[in-house]
Amino acid sequence: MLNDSARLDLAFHALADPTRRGFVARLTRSPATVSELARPLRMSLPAVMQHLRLLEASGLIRSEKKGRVRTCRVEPKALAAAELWIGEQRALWEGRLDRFETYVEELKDRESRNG
Amino acid sequence: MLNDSARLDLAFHALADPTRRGFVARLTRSPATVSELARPLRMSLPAVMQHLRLLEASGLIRSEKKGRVRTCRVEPKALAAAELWIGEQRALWEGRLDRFETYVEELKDRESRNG
DNA sequence: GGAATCGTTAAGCACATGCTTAAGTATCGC
DNA sequence: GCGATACTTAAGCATGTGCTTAACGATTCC
Repeated sequence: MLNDSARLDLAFHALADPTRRGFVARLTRSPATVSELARPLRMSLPAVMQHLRLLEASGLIRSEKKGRVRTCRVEPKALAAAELWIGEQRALWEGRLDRFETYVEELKDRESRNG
Repeated sequence: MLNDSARLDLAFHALADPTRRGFVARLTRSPATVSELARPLRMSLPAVMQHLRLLEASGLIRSEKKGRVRTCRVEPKALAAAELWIGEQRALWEGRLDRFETYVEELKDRESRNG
């Protein structure tokens, strides 16, 4: 089992590449197939596959295959975890723990409405 | 000159390592010297230096040398940029651009008070 | 059934990462 | 000045990343 730190490693690493951030950005708008994601890029399909595998391993996206088509969609929880870590640092930097707590509640609230 | 995407690459990559996140977390509390950062770790000083160099290149921290001591501190702007990107994705996922705009204003506001 | 479509696996290659040890340099305290 | 302190540089090494091409597998369409 993966601990929180290892999950953050994977999430941040996944986000550290413009192609992968592009996929996440594309998938936030709506789900898409592997070919749809690959089409605008000048990159071989296997390369796209590797990025998607990494994104899926990080928990940022999930995918499902029906027939010969694989459809991908975002999984907002991993994104929220990364945002939460950064938010925590800023809260501490700002020296306002109270504000951090309301921030966490806000995030949880959004998640429960959308996740 | 570095564009936004390249900056995000550097910032997320810097955050994708637990040692470096540890440094950022430590430095959010207060500035620290290289040795202070290295002390709790079982890692050679050159290894620590490399992490710090990367953190500084990413803009997440800055450092200054006085005499033989180098003191490091966080630079919250790069952190805010990373958080902003994630926040944007969530806003789009939630389908509420209006909410995103208030979120941006909120971030800018915090920055101007703290940066 | 055979061709086109969509995805997947495997192999390989150039380069980056994350450490190490060994050997510097620059300051500080006496 | 001289030893201790606080980095810093350089070299090297195992492993990981991000691509490629070539070949394979599984559906779908006619």
